[in-house]
This record gives sequence, structure tokens and C-alpha cells, in this order.
Amino acid sequence: MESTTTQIVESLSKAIVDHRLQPGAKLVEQKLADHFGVSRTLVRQALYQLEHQRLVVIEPARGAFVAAPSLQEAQEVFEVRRMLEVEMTRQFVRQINPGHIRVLREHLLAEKEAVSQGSAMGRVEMLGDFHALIAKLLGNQVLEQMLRDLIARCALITLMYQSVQGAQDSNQEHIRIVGAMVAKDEAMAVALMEEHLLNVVSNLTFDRRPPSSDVSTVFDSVYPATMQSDLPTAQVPLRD
Amino acid sequence: MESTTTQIVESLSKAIVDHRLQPGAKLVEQKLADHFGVSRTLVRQALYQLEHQRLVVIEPARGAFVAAPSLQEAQEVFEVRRMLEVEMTRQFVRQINPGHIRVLREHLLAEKEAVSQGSAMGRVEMLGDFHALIAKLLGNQVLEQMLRDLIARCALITLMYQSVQGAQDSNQEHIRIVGAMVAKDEAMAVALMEEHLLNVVSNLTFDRRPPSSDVSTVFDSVYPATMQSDLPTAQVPLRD
DNA sequence: GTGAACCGAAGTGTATACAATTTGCATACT
DNA sequence: AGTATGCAAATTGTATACACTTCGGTTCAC
Repeated sequence: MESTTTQIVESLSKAIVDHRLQPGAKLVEQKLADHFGVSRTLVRQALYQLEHQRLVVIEPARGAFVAAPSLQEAQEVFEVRRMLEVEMTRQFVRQINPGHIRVLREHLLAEKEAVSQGSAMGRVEMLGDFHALIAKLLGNQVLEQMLRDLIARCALITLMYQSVQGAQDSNQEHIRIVGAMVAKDEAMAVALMEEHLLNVVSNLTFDRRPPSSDVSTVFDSVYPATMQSDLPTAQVPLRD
Repeated sequence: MESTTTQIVESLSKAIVDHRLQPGAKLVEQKLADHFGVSRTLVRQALYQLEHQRLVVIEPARGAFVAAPSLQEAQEVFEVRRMLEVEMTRQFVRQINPGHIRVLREHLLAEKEAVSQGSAMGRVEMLGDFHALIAKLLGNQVLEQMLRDLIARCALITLMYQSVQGAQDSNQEHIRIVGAMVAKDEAMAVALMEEHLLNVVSNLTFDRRPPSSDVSTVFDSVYPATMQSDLPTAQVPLRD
């Protein structure tokens, strides 16, 4: 069973990562409560959880805002990912097995599909999942959870400081990484993963777009697909 | 300014990490509220934050309990630390400067001091701070925060699956690591750090002690120092 | 006209009230 | 005896009430 608070967290989380709620947007408790049909109590719980995930910033007595990480913070987050994933890749290559290879190849196919014809949101999710999938295959749940949190932050960051290159590039790089893994070429896999992450971070820029969030209109579309493609940020191809 | 909730979080956090609250102990909201002289509202906020830090586990409609991580989870946490810290050490050696060296040496002295004559709690904190300090000196706040969270989990774990070797060993290993860093011997520093962390995890055992927590008596000593040394877990030397 | 002081509305912080759930124990049944 | 059933106490889940802070605009003094 899924607690009400968790549902709210995920709904907000998705809206933030998808950029339906712009960085810096104010999140008024009562408005969210009305929208979700619950009391402020649950909304507050959700907001505090999101703050801990760094998707929301809470300023005492002033309210909650969608996080707007600085470029510095963005670089730090990617640096941490690099540290984790370089070692993760190394470990993974050492214990890769046919089952892993099959799962990875399946994912690459789904990724290609999502990149070529899915929504921007689907692309971001799919490209992020590639990294989390490796953690999962390694069998380390702590690592997986931690990486997922970092990836969610990265999605927000990537959309703020959007890179110019597209999702196809990332997919291609993922394919090469898996290639090196399958060949059990540890050094190559590690190098490719490192390069991949450096590529992403080096493409971050200050190119922001103006915020224009209205909580009351962000959530209540009946057709999620429409909701995404209607929004301007949804057309930006993303790297991850 | 420090919010009331934050104070409660830190108080509980300390009590858990110090093992004044045993793993598995139930945390009844009203009792904690009475103790801190606040309403359940704030206690609940604190408990949810602690759950996110994995120091507390919340079972829906059943309540909050001090986390009792499995040995498996313990190993996973240390593995993540190894991944992060190996790369962190590598980066750090590449950009070490005289200021860093001075700060590190100062810390080693304080560590030695704490190990030889401080309380167990002081030792654990000091030994953990060594690792967080390197992250801080690297200038990566995201890494520092993440490592601090992991270290807090490790403190809980270490006290559950206590290692037989003492804090002196860790201090000695820290000293050797700094030595390699100062010599800018990247490979050596990395190897020593990796060995250090492996040492800790390899000493984890299933040797638990029985829980016996009474929330009403855990917090309200006027003299914190007395509180620590009176408790059985306080005499165990720890590695970190 | 500029700026400071001062409202009032809006919003957050905390406590409390009440509903829903769990749990332990007593009781009844097989 | 052992297991099922049901009730009451304890505890958690959620909503609401109210106090306190912030913010925007208006007025007033200069």
C-alpha cells in the first residue's frame, strides 16, 4: 500500500523533475492541500521529505520553493556521481554475468525507443534508469537508492542548465559503455563512464528560462501525455 | 537560528548513534513529545526526517523504531563509502596544499587526544569527522553532506556489529593515510584508505547485545558526560 | 516625491481534537 | 489446553484551530 503522503511526494517530485513546476516556484501549502484534497498536514510532510531530497528548499516562516540549485552545486552533484559510478562500473565489470548482459541490452533497446519517439520526460527517466539499473544489478540497494536520489537532482539540474547535446548522444554512450562491460574491459568501461558523466557536466550552462508556475494548473490534466508535450520544457532533449 | 524540529532531530540522532536508544527500540510519539515539551506534531516531523536518514524505521500505523540495519545493509553502506572515499582520496591528493596538511594534522592530534582519553561517543565522532573533513577540504559540500549521512549510519552499524579492534587502530591508519597524502603518493593513499575501510567492514560481526531502552530515562540527565560513561555501550572502542 | 511606520491579508508554525488502526487481554468456543 | 473472538486501551493518522510571522500596499511625516 502507498501512503497518501508518499503519493503527494511522488506527484510533486515528478512535477519538479519534469519541470512542470519551475525552479524557484513557491509552493503554498494550502493550495497544494486543496489540489490534492487533503489537509495541510500531509502537504507539509511531503514538502519536508522533498526538502531532504533537495528538490525543494524550505525557508523558515517564508515557505517552500522548488529548488534552484546553483551551477556550483550542479557540478558538485555530478562530481559525486562520477566518484560513485566510476567505482560502481569497476565493480560491475568484475562480476558481470549473462543475465546482467541480457537485462542491460533490453534496457538499451527501451532507451533507444524512448529517445526516438517518447516524451522528454520518458527520455530523462529512461536515461537516468540506466545508471540506477547498474547499481541494482550490482545488488547494492543502498547504492541504488543513493544514486536514484542523485539522479533526480540531476534531472532538475539538467533542465535548469540544459545541455545542448541531445538524448541520442547519451544513448550512444550508454551503448558503448555496455559494449566495454560485455567485453569485460574494465579500464575501458570505467573510462567511458567517466567521460560520459564529464560530457554531461561540461555541457551545463547558465541558459535558464523564466519561471511561470501556477500550481492550480500544473497537475490536473486528465491526460498526462498531453500535459507533458504541452509544456515548453518538454521538448528539450536531455543528456544523462 | 535552529528550529525546534531540528533540535529534536539532533537530540534523537545523537541518542541513536550513541546507542542510548537501542536498535529496534520503539519511539512512541507522545512520550517523546512529553519529554521535549512539545506537541506530537514536531516529534512526527523529526521522526520522518530521521527515517530519511535511515536512523529510524517507520512502519505505517505501527510506529517508529530505532533502525536495526541488517549485516547485509551494513556491508552495503560501507561498500558505498569505499566507492566514494577511494575516489575522494584520489582527487584530494591531486589538489592537496599546505593549508590542507595543517588542518589534517591538527585533526589527527585532536583524534589521538579523543582516542586516548575521551568518551566513546567523542571517539566515534572524531574518527568519523576525519573522513568528512577530507570531503570538506575538497570543497564539495554535496559530497560532505552525503558522507556525513553515511557516517552516521555507520556509527549505528558499528555499535550494532561491533568490531573487536580498537579506536587506536583507526587513528593509526588515519595517520598513515595522511602521510601518504602529504607525500602526494596517490596510489598509496588510495590503497590505504581502501584498506582502512575494508578493515572496518571485515570486523563486523553478529555480536549484538540485548535492547533495553526506556525513552523516559534516556535523555534527561543534566550531565551529558555522565550519561555516556554510565551506559554499557560507551566503553566499547570503535573503529571508523 | 521619498521614505518610514503601520495596518491587513496571506501564509507558516504549533497545538489540539478527533478518527482510524493496532495490540493486548479477557473470554468463549472446540 | 489451545485457538478464535471481541472489546478496551494505546497509538498512530489526519484535520482543524489558532498564534505568529511575513509581505504588500497605504498613509503620514518630512
